[in-house]
Order: sequence, then structure tokens, then C-alpha cells
Amino acid sequence: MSEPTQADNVLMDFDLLKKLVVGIGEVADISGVPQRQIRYWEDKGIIRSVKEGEGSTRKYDYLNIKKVLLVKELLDDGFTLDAAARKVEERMKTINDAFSRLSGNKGQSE
Amino acid sequence: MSEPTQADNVLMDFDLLKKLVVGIGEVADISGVPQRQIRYWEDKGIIRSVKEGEGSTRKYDYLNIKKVLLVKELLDDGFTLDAAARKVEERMKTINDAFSRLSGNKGQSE
DNA sequence: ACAATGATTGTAGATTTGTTACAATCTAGG
DNA sequence: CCTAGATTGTAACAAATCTACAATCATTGT
Repeated sequence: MSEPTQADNVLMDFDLLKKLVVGIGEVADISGVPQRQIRYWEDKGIIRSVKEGEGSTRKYDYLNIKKVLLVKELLDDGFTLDAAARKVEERMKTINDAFSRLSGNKGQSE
Repeated sequence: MSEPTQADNVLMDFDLLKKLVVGIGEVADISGVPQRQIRYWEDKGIIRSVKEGEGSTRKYDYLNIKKVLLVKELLDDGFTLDAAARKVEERMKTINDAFSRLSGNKGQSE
């Protein structure tokens, strides 16, 4: 009950991962999707950012970064944005599941 | 060879995790350590940020965020900053290991 | 052809966030 | 008390992001 084990570290990873939110610039860098486009997708309700305060900047959590990556992939594959959005929504169910199972599953409701 | 499996998703997690870098404000929020102090620790060489361009802002990757959390913990425990730094360096070896093992271990050299 | 819709992109001006480089303060030990 | 270690404050500046306009471009239906 003193030195944390490796297992502890791995588990803590997901705990931390849940809290990690990155700016739109980072998402653009990681995904290759321009900021402008990311905002557009968010306007359409396909992805969602967390806004901490009132007039603050967008922050994207892990799952939404994943969404961006998936949507991009599907667009490149030739799907329309709407179709991609629908498909991603399907896939996210699985990912959400795996994610909350790994992270100790507190409610992933609203 | 079409629909990714859950295993794929899990593995991709670490791939993505490696690329995630967040601003100093986020690190401060997550850790509770003031930005000012985070910069101080960085000046002392305890943590390290990645700087993309020349005159750009600090970004912290997963491992350095972890470092911040660990240092904070140790300080709260009553260690001096130097002692905490040394202890953290020890611990990071393990974490680095586990991390690169999980993420498909490309060289974590310099 | 042309209108309509979907999707993307451009940009100016304002706001938020982060930087540096100074210096002041606080604290534990000798 | 004095010193080195550690933290904190802040002003002036630079980088990143925001919003709200609008233009562009491709696809599809008439």
C-alpha cells in the first residue's frame, strides 16, 4: 500500500485520458482536418466540444477526437457528411462501451 | 479486413494518446498546479514541453502531464522539489516502459 | 442551364490564452 | 539573520482561437 504497481499506472491512464481535452489546433494537427472544418462539423452537431467557462475556447475530449478521425476516414472513402455522421454514431457506441469499460465506467449518459 | 475490431480500437487509443499534447492551461486545470509553477518546474528541467514551431506555445504530452501529477503528489507529501524530481525520474522509468510496451514501442530514446 | 442544397473555405476584428523577463515574497536550515 | 530553494506577481507582448459575416464549389433535381 505504498509504491503503485504497473497495473495502477495503466488504470490511472484512463482516468487521466478522460480528463484530457485539447484545443482545436491540436485536433487539426492530429487529424489533418482544418480547424474551419472542425467547427463546421460541430455546428452541424456531428461532434461536440466542452466549453469550460462562458467565453472560452473549445476543448475536445478523447472521444470527440476519435470522431473527427472517423468522420475524416469515411469522407475520404466517399461517404457524404451525413452518412459519415450516421456511421460514426454507430461505431461510437462500441468505442464508448470499450472506453467506459476500461476506464471504470461511470455513467456516460448526457 | 474491413470493420475494425474492439482490439483495434484499444490499440489505436495508445497511438492517439501518444500524439495528444495539451496547453499549459489544461495541465494546470487537470493537476491543480498553477501555470506559473509548471513553468518553473520546466525551467528547472523537471518536466519538458514540446514546442512545435519557434515562437509557439508550450504543449505537454501525456508523460509530462503524469510527471506534473507525480511531482505534485510528492510535494504534498513533504518532499523537497529536488527529491521529488529524483523520485519521479525513477518512477517514470516504469511508466515509460509500460507505456511504450502498450503503444507498440517505437524507440523512446532522446 | 439553373436553382437549391450540402460542404467547404476565407477573413477581419475581437477575445482568450500563453510568453518572457523582470522582481518580490516566503520558507526551512545553517 | 542569512542564504538557497521555491513560489508567486505582473506588465507588455505574442500566439491561438472565436464569431459572424460571406464566397466558393460540387451534386442533384427540375
